[in-house]
Parts: sequence; structure tokens; C-alpha cells
Amino acid sequence: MPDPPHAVDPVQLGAYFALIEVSDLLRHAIEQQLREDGDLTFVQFQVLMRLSRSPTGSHRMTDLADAIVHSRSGLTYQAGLLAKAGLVTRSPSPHDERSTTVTVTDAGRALIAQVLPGHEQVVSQMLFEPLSRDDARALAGLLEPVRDHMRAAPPRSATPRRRRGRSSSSRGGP
Amino acid sequence: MPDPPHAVDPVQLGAYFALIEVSDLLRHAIEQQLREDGDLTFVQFQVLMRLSRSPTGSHRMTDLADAIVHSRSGLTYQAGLLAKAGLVTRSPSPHDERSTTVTVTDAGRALIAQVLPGHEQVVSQMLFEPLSRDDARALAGLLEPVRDHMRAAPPRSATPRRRRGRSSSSRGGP
DNA sequence: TCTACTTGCTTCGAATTCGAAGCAGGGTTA
DNA sequence: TAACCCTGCTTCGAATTCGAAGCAAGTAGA
Repeated sequence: MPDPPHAVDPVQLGAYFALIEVSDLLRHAIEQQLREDGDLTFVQFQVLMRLSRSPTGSHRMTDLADAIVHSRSGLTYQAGLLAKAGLVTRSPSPHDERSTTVTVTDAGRALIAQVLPGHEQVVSQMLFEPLSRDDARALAGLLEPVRDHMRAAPPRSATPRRRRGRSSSSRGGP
Repeated sequence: MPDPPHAVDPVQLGAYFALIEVSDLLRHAIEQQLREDGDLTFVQFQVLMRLSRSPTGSHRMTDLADAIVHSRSGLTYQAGLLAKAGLVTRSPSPHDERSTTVTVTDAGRALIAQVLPGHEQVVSQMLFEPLSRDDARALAGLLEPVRDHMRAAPPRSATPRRRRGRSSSSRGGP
């Protein structure tokens, strides 16, 4: 067999690099716009958006964490900031005493309304200006199955280790 | 005019959300694999990869920073870690005394060789498993023009402000 | 040459993120 | 009911990132 089953050909490599760089630049531009227009982080914006789109205006902490951030503690921190700013409220869940329900306030909705036009402008200009309507449809058609595939598949066996910095010789030597 | 020129239609919204989530999940999976296989951050991996691919095995700090990270100080920090681990060396540039040239060491190349198979495996399984060869080509064909467009366009007028957390009433109230 | 501006990098403080550990409420089984 | 495990969230320490400020070397103009 000439190649291992996971070889990445040049075309794939190009798509992979472009994906990484595009999402990186896009995210950076979005963060700047949100900071200028409403003093929001992208994570905070995502939390508020998700709450705003919910029929009840609220979600459980865990559901928000799974959807937006990769750790529970990260959401605890952000929810604390948003609550302190009066953009959300936190209350114990009626059915489960240990669960916390997060709800958008009117101020939160107002802030979303304030930053949303600029947000759409940035996304439109940076991401969709070079893409036709059919291109956008094709892009969605390619990425949505990938997203579903990623959500289904666990990301390998999990055995976290220490990071570089500290622990003098973890691998390559001094 | 019914819509402002930057309106985002549902198809675009789907592509945008999928892009954000795909890159987020992919990056997270990659970071885990690199940590397990070689105790590397994605940023550190990108630095080593870029150096390895250079004919001289070296680059200036600024060029690395522009390509990989969004601040100079961030690269200074990472280069310090990599140098302490013996994966790169830093030396003053011959032509410009204030410029620092970063060069991969043999240990750095060896570490790249060590983590690269796992890296390709993750990218292949997570990103390209649901995509045919033509899909990958189409994805590259869509994203590469977007990347070039983003690199060309400045990200709006730059006027950074403070972030939420501190500065009691920056917007929404107490 | 001298002054002023620019460029390349580092240092510093603050903010964000994560994982591990801890705590309390829920659920299950004997 | 009691013992045990799972679930949901928070607290804590460490690591990473950025922007602002600072410093040294290069460059241009008078």
C-alpha cells in the first residue's frame, strides 16, 4: 500500500489551510467589531444570540457551554461577567435544583440589536463579498455535513497531558 | 431599497455558522492530538511547520507573527517557550541588528515528524471523511479566494476600546 | 551631523481559557 | 432508607493571549 489511509493530498491541504486562516481572520475581525460596537466578546455575543433566539429567552448553563465553549468553567466566568453587566440573569432551575437557568434581559436584547448590524456587515464584507449566492449555498452544503460529522465523532481517545512550559524535559530534551 | 447592502440571508447564515463551528471543533481536536503526541500547542506547531517548510529553516519574528498570531508579544512568548525547549534557536539578523531570526533545530524537525502523522490523521478523519475528492477541491476553490480577499482588506477602521469587566458602566448599566 | 520618525522586538499588566478539584442535588440499587 | 454514583455548577491555579508602553536600531530630512 503506497499511502497510509489518512494521507492528506495537496488539494486537501489547501482546503485545510484556507479553512484555518479564513476562520481565524474572520473571528479576529468579528471580535474587533463587537468590541467597538458594544464592548462584547465573541463568546459573550454567542451566548446572548443563543438566548435571544430561544423561545423562552433562556438556557441551562451546560447547554450553553456545550454549544459555545469547551469547558464549563469558561461559561461560568462569562455568565458572571454578563450577569454583572445586567445583560443576563441567573436563577435556579425549577425542575432541577442544581441546574442554573440563564436568561437574557431587555438590556441584553438591546445590546444584541445594537451590535447586530455591524456584525452582519463584517460577515458580509469579509466572508461573502467574494462569493456568489450559489457559492454560499455550496459552502453551506459542504460544511454542514462536516459539522454534523464532527459533532457525532468523539475526538480520539482522551488522555490529556501537561503542556510545554514547566516540566523541563517532557520530550525533545533541554 | 428593501435590505441594507450587508444583509445576510439564511443560506449565508448557515454557511457562516457551519464555518465557525467546524473550525472551532477542528481546532480543538487538533490541539488535543498535538498535546498528546508531542506536548505542542497549535500555535507552536504552526511556527515549527512554517520554519520547517522554509528553505533556510528560519524566519523573522515579525513574519511569523503576521502569519500565525495576531500580536508580536504573543510570538515573543511562544518563541521563548520553543527556544527553552530546544526546538528553535534565536539569533540576531545579519542585515538588520534589531531583527531576530528564528531557526528550527534538529529536535524541532524531529518533533514535527513525530506529531505529523497523528495530525494528518485527525484532519483527515474530522474534516475530510464526509467529503469526496471533488468536495475537497470545491471547498479549497471557495475558501482560497475568501482568504485572499481577507488578507487584502483591512478589518474596518481600527479604534480599540476597553473590554467588559472593569470600567463599571461601559454600556448597558450597572 | 543632528533631529525626528519608523521598525522590530520585549516587558508588563490585564483578561480569558481550560482542567482538576470540590460541593451539592438527583438517581439507583440493595 | 442507606450507600453509591452521576450530574451541574463553581472555585482555583496555571497557561496563553493581547494591547500599551518601552527600548534599541535603522532611516530620512534639514
